[in-house]
Amino acid sequence: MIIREAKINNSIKRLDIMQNKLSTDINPDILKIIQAHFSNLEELELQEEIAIHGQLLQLKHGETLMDYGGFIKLVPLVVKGVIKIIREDENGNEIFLYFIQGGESCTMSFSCCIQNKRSEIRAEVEDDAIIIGIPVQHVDAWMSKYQSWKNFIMSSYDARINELIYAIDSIAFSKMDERLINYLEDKSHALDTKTIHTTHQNIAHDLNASREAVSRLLKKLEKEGTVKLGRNKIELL
DNA sequence: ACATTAAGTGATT
DNA sequence: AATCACTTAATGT
Repeated sequence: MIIREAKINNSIKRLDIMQNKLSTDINPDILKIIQAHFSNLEELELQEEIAIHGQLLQLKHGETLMDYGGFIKLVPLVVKGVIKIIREDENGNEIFLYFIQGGESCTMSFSCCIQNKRSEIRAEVEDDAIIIGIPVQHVDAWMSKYQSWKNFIMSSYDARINELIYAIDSIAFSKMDERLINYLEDKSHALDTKTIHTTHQNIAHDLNASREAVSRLLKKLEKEGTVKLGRNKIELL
């Protein structure tokens, strides 16, 4: 598989500054990927359009895909890997919102690009990822042209809104324990492993909580037998 | 062996 | 649940 490497400035790749590809050829790699990972996108014509206009991008852990205030020129379809979506306040307090993984797309980017608004969130690569970037003008145009594209976007909204509602009430009712469990399960599922390699400090940062609180809750979970703890390591049982 | 970083604990607010 | 102060444990040099 041929993967086009985009230029990297200080290891940051931003969708709002990437250039569109000037080509009318169908990229056979993209076509295969779409058929294998995005089977919901049924119309062959749509698949071919994605293969013509999409750009295959490889992203490494820690890169920033999208940042606050940025305009978006490409909407990412995540083929492989995991993208972490984060919200941040004026003081730099970050709060983890959700992960995007293979077969999914970034819902926030739809609303941003369709209404040409600036990003309200930050997207970071959590696990090395491969994405197909769709230039925004097509995202909009395909909505009325292809039923399955519209459905894809709508169900993406639906899934995300449900997640956000859950996130809101666990934050509003300060259910730290639930948030932690949810975070661990989410991460385990996204990275497809039972063993999570991270520190209590990092988790605390994502959940906007104190390290001690996370440590204590994890300790409690260990006593209950739901996890096994190690240095830089949490095993889900 | 020593320094650094991660994690555990109790007390206080 | 946050913060502080401190201890203990693991890991790197």
